[in-house]
Amino acid sequence: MTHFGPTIRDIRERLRRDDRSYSVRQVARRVGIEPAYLSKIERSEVAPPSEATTVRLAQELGEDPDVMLALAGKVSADLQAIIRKRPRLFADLIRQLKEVPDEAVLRVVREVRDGKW
Amino acid sequence: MTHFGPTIRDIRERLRRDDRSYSVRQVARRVGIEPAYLSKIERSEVAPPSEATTVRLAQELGEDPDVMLALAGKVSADLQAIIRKRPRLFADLIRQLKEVPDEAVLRVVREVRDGKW
DNA sequence: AAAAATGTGTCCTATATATGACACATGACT
DNA sequence: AGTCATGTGTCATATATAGGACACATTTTT
Repeated sequence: MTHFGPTIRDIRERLRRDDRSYSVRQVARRVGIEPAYLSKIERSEVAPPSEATTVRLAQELGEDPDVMLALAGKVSADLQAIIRKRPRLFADLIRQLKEVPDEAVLRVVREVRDGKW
Repeated sequence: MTHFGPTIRDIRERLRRDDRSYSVRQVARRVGIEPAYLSKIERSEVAPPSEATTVRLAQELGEDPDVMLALAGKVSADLQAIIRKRPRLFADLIRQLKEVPDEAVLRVVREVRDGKW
């Protein structure tokens, strides 16, 4: 969608300015994939990787996994599982919140967290 | 997951008692798939169909698409798109609501719908 | 009894997903 | 100058996804 690869490359190169170990090869090794594959991901020569790989990559780069998954065009499997347990409830809720501004949704989140139910 | 196929079969056979046109063949034709394929779906010989096919099948059988998609182990692409636009916000919200009882979530839905924000 | 409809077995295919392996040219460091 | 590390091109593969086509035996309807 919104160029997953180039974003990864930007983040990695930014980290690299302070830490030599953020080369394609070393990051790939720590994440557990082939350097050539990471290179292709960063240049969007291939589609974004699987959820598991995306999450490990996010962690390695100090980014939010849910945000990176979103960039990759995915939604975390654990969120999907929560929705699937009560599909009508969550489908309604999410569609209703589609146009609701962040602050209002945040108020809802806080209300729920503070046990107002 | 929770036997998508057999559920479809149950629903179709129930409808069939009142209406002869709910045979595998005729439903398949109306849904736009091959009868042999629907037969295999119902007996779980193959995985549940794509989102588009699942939704058409749900409509044909008068069931809620989101519920059928959930049974098929999927979450509607439009819901995923909403989540992906504000991943942190929705990820937090959904995880917070994981253990919250239906009634409490429904109250939230209503509050939002009634424009309390 | 003949015709029509039904469910399903078997075989086949096309595209997408998710990587690995290896080699090679270039650049950085010792 | 030589070693080492780097990024990437090329080729290959394994599994999953999403079905279609056709034939055949069995019911069901006329």
